[in-house]
Amino acid sequence: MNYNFKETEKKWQEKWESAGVFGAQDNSDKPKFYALVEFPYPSGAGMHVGHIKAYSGLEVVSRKRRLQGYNVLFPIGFDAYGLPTENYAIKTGIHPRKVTDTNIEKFTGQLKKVGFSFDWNRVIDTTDEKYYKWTQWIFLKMFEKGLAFRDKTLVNYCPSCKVVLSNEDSQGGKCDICHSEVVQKSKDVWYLRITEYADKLLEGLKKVDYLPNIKLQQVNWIGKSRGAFVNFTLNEIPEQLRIYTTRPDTLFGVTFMVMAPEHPIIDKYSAQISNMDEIAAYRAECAKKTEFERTQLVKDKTGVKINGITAKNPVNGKDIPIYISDYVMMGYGTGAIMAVPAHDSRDYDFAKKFGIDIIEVIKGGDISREAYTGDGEMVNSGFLNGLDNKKDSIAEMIEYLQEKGVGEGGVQYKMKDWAFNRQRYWGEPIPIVHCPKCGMVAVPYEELPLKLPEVENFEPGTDGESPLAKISGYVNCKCPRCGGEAKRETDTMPQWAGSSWYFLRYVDPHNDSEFANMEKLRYWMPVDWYNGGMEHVTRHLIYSRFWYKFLYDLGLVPYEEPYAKRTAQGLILGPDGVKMSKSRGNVIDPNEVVDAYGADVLRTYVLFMGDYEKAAPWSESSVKGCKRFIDRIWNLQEILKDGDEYSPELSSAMHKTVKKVTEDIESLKYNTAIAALMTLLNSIYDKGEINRAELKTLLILVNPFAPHVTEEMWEVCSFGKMLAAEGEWPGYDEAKCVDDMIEIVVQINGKIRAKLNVPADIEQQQAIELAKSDEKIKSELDGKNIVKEIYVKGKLVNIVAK
RNA sequence: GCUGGUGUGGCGAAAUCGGCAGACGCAAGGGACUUAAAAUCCCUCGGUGGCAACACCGUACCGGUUCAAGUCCGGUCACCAGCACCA
Repeated sequence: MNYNFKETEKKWQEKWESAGVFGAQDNSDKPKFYALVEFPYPSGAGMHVGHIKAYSGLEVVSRKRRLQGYNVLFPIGFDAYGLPTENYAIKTGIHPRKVTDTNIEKFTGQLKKVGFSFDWNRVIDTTDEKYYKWTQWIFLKMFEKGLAFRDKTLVNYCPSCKVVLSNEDSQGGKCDICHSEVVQKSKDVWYLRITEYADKLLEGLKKVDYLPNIKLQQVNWIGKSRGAFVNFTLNEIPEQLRIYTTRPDTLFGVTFMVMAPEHPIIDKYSAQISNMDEIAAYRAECAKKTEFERTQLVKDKTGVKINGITAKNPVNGKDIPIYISDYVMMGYGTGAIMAVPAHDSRDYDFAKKFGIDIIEVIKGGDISREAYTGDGEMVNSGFLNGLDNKKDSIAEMIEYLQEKGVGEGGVQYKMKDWAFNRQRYWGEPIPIVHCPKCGMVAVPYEELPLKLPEVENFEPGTDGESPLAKISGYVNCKCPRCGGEAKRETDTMPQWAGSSWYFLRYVDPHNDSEFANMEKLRYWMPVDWYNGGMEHVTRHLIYSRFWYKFLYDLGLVPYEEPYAKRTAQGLILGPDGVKMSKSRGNVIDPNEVVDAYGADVLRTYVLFMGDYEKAAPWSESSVKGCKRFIDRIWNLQEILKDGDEYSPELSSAMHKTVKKVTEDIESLKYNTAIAALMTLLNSIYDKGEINRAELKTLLILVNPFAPHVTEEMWEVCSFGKMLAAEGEWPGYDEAKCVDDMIEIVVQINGKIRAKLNVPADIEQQQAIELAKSDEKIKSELDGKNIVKEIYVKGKLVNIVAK
């Protein structure tokens, strides 16, 4: 009997949709389950098999939970603002709105073809004015609270895209989008003060269930360090040089200081410095380097000594020289450091090159060869001598600094404030008006959404200005406060904006008066399980937690953390074992797989191919193995017999499989869940028949993976009208998971010498007796002394003999 | 460089607590069915030796703990990911 997957899959996709079985209910007595997957960017290329894998995980969990009686919210949407669409529009002249609509339609069709059980009534599009109205609204709340601000700084600028990039978007000194060299440029930019939430973001991690490496990456990203601020008196000028250090214990070992080349003290006291020419030349050299180059030259340190200004070490009164060098960054700490060459490898390199003293203050290393960064006993350190550097001397030193009024304990973060604007068209307009009299004024809430104007030409201005700046009808406006002539902000928000709160909108997607109703938020939040890519566990995950925590502080969302649990799937590599890419030509189109084998096969394969969290290469022939699995399920009809209880021969296999599948689905072990189903299927075919009770259970267990074929069989075999609506996830009996007879291994000195079939409930004494009476064992033990006998219940007997 | 992770057949991989290494699938080889092919079904499938029963070896490498190690401990190497002059 041939299984016509094309017809069947289409039939059930339509039936599910018209029956509305996957819609989440806002009012329900059932327990709720909110499963979230990262919504896709609807690119012109269409869906990638990676998307299928990313969604299939929680798809299976969602379908299972529904059959277990949960009220499940499993939504999908589109993160549709962004550069690829805009660049495409520039190239083709087709409006980004149109491009986006076409792509969303394409994605929707593809997602439906795979049979995902999304709630299609809650679809979100971040470029929809009904959605971005609330993105702007939240931005204005941040502006109101001083968390959105404008500042002039050096920014990463991509000359090709003509756009300012965040550090995250320009990693490695290359533009994330076009991969050209990023240069430094001074510009007024918008920031979100995410650093204010650094501690809360760190603290919150203690309360959530994220994979350990995800937590760790967030901790590293935030980069909190504890240390001390110390003010060094400058001998020649009425100013102090403030530094930050994590190693106040080494203060006696300071032999020089280093300032970032841009440090303001240099300009303020340039008259005092005798070698300003040399310094200016060095600064010019540094300015030419991109931030990337500056952070690349690890070995060879460069710098210039400042002639005319020296510092005094507050703990021992010694005079110490000051240098400028680009290994010190203006953007971290205070832009100046105390250098302890004996115990810091960078300072060590610098001291070696410039012939500066190296004084050991912690015992344990050989400072004639390299810096010693380990711990040990303090030496050459006055009142700290003899102390353990880590245990006591840090606290001791901070206390001393505070007593003398020359410093105090403090913390620093690596995370910087979030550069929150782009000079591009296809993004949410920033709802701010610049008024010559009133300064920056928020667009009134009732005027939201501030709509993106229609334009003809999406090219950014050559000077890095937004395309919006060219539209006088948009730019020129009245100040909302004084009514005078004013100009609109023309930058738009970065792509990260819309995705920072979308999970809240799913809860109440059609609300026109608030971003989401509190009652509904109370019911649905937090997200019970969020799955997505490893590449988003720092930026997106931190940004969205920040927005959520901000809303929490305003009393607009109910709980402290948005995501109770977060997991990440591994990449699908090309058949050649490397990352799929268009240029490599190793991209697998999910559509083609669905057309050739069916959606059930695709879904099963992406979960069966290996450990869900690890990368694995695509294998066409393994896909065929999954096709066989689906066909073998379908063909069970041919050996179907009556029976409303599990048959004795299959009973324990049934119970075992239910247990295994039930547990594995909850712990990302989809591959072993499917393997268990295959094993059961093999047992059934070995027996040569299956009864109705067994088939019913099997169909429900397979349904989350392969919903179409199981629905069709449910109907054909007259179990009912629709499995998704009527099926009840089977239970299992722990006691029935064991067989009556089991095989145990008999070892002598740890080597297997025999296998025995014994009753499952055999006791230790009996098992050992039985083992010793085995012919083979008897002869092996002949002439030896038994030293020890070990019995592991249900597993083995080990006899130690000499 | 730092941090984290991973190393198991020809391939993707399994293996709660230390307790039969290689489940499940793919590929390969042999056979059945067929005019033939596809599909399907049956058998073999880590290595070495042996006609065989069987024996020995085997989870990156070296060493240790243990009756027993893929699993625990110490060291080495390789690969992957993230961070990267963060003071």
